[in-house]
Amino acid sequence: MARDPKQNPRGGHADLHAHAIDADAVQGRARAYAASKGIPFTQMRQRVLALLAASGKPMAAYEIAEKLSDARRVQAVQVYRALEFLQEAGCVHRLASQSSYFACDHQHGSGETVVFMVCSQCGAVQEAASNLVARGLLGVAKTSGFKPLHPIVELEGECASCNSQPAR
Amino acid sequence: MARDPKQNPRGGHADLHAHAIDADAVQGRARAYAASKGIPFTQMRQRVLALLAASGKPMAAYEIAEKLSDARRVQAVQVYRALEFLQEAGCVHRLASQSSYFACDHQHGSGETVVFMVCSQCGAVQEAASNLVARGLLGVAKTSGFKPLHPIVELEGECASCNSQPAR
DNA sequence: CTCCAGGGTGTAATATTATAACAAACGTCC
DNA sequence: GGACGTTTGTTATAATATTACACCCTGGAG
Repeated sequence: MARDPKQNPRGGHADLHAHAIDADAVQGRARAYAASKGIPFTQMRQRVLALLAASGKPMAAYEIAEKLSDARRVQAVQVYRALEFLQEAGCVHRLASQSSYFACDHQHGSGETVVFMVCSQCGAVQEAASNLVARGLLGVAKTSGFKPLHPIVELEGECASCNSQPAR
Repeated sequence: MARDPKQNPRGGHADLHAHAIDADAVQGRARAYAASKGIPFTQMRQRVLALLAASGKPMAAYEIAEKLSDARRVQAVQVYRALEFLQEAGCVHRLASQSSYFACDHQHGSGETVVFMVCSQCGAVQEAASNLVARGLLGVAKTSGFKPLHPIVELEGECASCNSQPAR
């Protein structure tokens, strides 16, 4: 498990705890989605997904564009286009609290609500599905006569690793 | 209950269902917060809060700046400063999913999590506190060894009014 | 095979959201 | 009144996101 000391652009300390996603699995899901829609899983889409999966942390769109730039400069708009596809495919989510994007481990079921736990120290994101949260949301919606479509549940806080080895 | 046909800038249809907030109550809370901190509840802060309370809907910062501009142009940065104060005071919240701001009805307790229900048709926001959601969040956090600090729970969907009189 | 239609790509421009920096005005405590 | 801390007004700039358009593939119809 490589410990890479590069700086975290979002203000936390370092790139500790970043756990890379299973790139093959997530790419497989993207490919399956593309096939099911009859649209191509193009190189740009692959590159963005691969980068996010390898990073294991949320990245800003412009940051992705920069990392993907080599001889040819990748423009942000190209990244946004790829992200749009990847979000539809369910392989990438947008963190509303930070306007950043990250690759997602698992298929989400429909009876549960996914909670994104964002560590304000190291920037890592963990996902967890909660039945209780889902029921709570349905409850308040029902009470208000509100028809729920898309929940956004993000929890800012401190992850286990940062909590146990504080201040570094 | 006035039905004002002006256009909703966020893509929904019209300004139906907007329920203005009790401006006096919320202003009282802001004033109390200011007093408790020994800082002034200045005119700019009042104006931003009054506008948001009257609107009863989320507004973008630049939209606020525009509405408050008369002879003198109000710059966005001034609005952001006021919003910062108002958020600290708990009178205004930021909708992460839309990067917009709205005045909030009630004091929030600490054992509950507040859910913002955002209607994708008319743009109105309702708040509701949920004990179940709070417990669900604590649950997933505990399981992951995550120390929760600040939850963001937004539910996009269709409000009761839009649901009952669809398509207009 | 050729042509056409639908997407995807590359590029430039622009819109939208948010913050930084700084001098001048204000208020309050002494 | 003077000193300090905050707020204000203003300009500039950073960061995030979308629009527009010409070009290029690729795959199917004819």
